[in-house]
Amino acid sequence: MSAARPADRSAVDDKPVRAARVQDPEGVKRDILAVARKEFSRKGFSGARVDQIAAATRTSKRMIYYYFGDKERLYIAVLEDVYGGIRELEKTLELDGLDPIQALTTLVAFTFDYQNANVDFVRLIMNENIHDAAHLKRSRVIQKMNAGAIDGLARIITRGQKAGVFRKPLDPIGLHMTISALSFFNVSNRATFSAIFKTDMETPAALAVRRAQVIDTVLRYARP
Amino acid sequence: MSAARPADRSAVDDKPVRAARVQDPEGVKRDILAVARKEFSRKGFSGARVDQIAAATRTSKRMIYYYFGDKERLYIAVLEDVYGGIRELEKTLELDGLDPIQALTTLVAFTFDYQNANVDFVRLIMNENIHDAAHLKRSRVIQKMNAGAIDGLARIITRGQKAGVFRKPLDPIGLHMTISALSFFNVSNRATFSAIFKTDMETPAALAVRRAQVIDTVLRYARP
DNA sequence: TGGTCAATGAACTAACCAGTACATCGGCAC
DNA sequence: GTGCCGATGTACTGGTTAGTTCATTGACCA
Repeated sequence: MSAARPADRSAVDDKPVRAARVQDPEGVKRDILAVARKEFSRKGFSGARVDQIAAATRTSKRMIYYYFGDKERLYIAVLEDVYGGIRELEKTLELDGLDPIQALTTLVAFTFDYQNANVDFVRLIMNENIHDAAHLKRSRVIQKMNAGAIDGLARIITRGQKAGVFRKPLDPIGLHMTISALSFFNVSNRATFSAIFKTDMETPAALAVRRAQVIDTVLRYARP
Repeated sequence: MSAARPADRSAVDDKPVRAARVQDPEGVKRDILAVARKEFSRKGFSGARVDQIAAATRTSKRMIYYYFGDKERLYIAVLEDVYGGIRELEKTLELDGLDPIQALTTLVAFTFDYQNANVDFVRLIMNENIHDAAHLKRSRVIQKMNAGAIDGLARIITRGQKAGVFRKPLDPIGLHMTISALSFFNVSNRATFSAIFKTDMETPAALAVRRAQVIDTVLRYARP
């Protein structure tokens, strides 16, 4: 164990090998962020324990404070990281190339699937809402990312109205809210809902059914 | 100040005056419950502080432990108290007397209004979901109350289908989920949503618009 | 080859917070 | 009026937890 010397990397090739991560600050940060995301999304801000995050990391508590300052700033970093994910993906959908009905269907399906596949994301937002979005309000980054989502939807609506397949007054924000609500709730309230109604909402079958219902609901609302 | 003696109540009428609350255990319990509800719904289970609840009470921390045992049992008591409210009210709607469309409209409107008027209720459920419904699962009371809600909706659906105003396969649980999701989200995600989209979702005008949208969404989904 | 600085480890601390010990008070039954 | 018991106040404690102190390591550059 004690034989492996760290600095033997640039013995032969001393150019692009790029520090063979004997030390790897970026990696450490990403590691902390990933672990913190889990802990915060499972327990909420107050419920999460810095010591537990540290323990699940390949580094130490000392490093968390070194890179992120304090618990709250770590939490905000997690939040920004997570919000970045969905909007980034959303851009790859190329909705402007599809006909309006197809575009809307794709967007709803994507939102539903994404939220479902990213429970952490959903839970962090729930937690944020319990704290009146106190942290999110402070992050310009996040607000910018999300506001863009409305523009895409608005373009779909306009095209659909011109083609006569969508009703005439159709508020993009309202529609976005409906799409979000139906996708979000399916994940956010899964625990209480299935505890009460004894239905397993996580099986592929149940998800497929619900997904179809959600798409149908949105399309019926958008049509003339 | 020190002149007011407590026991001067039954001087004249010693029958039904009902202990002039020199000591009032039930009142104290209700007081604690009300304060705890606020604290838990604002901060979540872990974020809430027993000391703060005690301070906002007209009694002391000692009494909280005397009546409720510990923080968790106090939390469960709050949860049961709050869940009781909505189902109790729902019963007063007399939906079976209305024609199916009217009945469904009324139910959706009621749900939307109730959730909107009871932010505490919504937040407690969010918190419960963050903890995987750990507490709710333990409460038979709550599960019973809610399961009943589906029956009412199922009756409306059946009547509507017979009258030909609702589509033929129409899953009550799915429809209930849609109604809940749209009503719930409007309150639960208000903070993050309005932070991002800069819309105030709490003005009477905004609420009225959204309320109409939600009713419309549900009805369009239910119709053939 | 020694100086410098980012990166890191281990142990510590001060505050906080759920829960308790102990003593007391006051209404009610007899 | 005395004894009992539910109800209550005050002050404390033991464990937990965010954040810190101090010392060290190793890479890189001059």
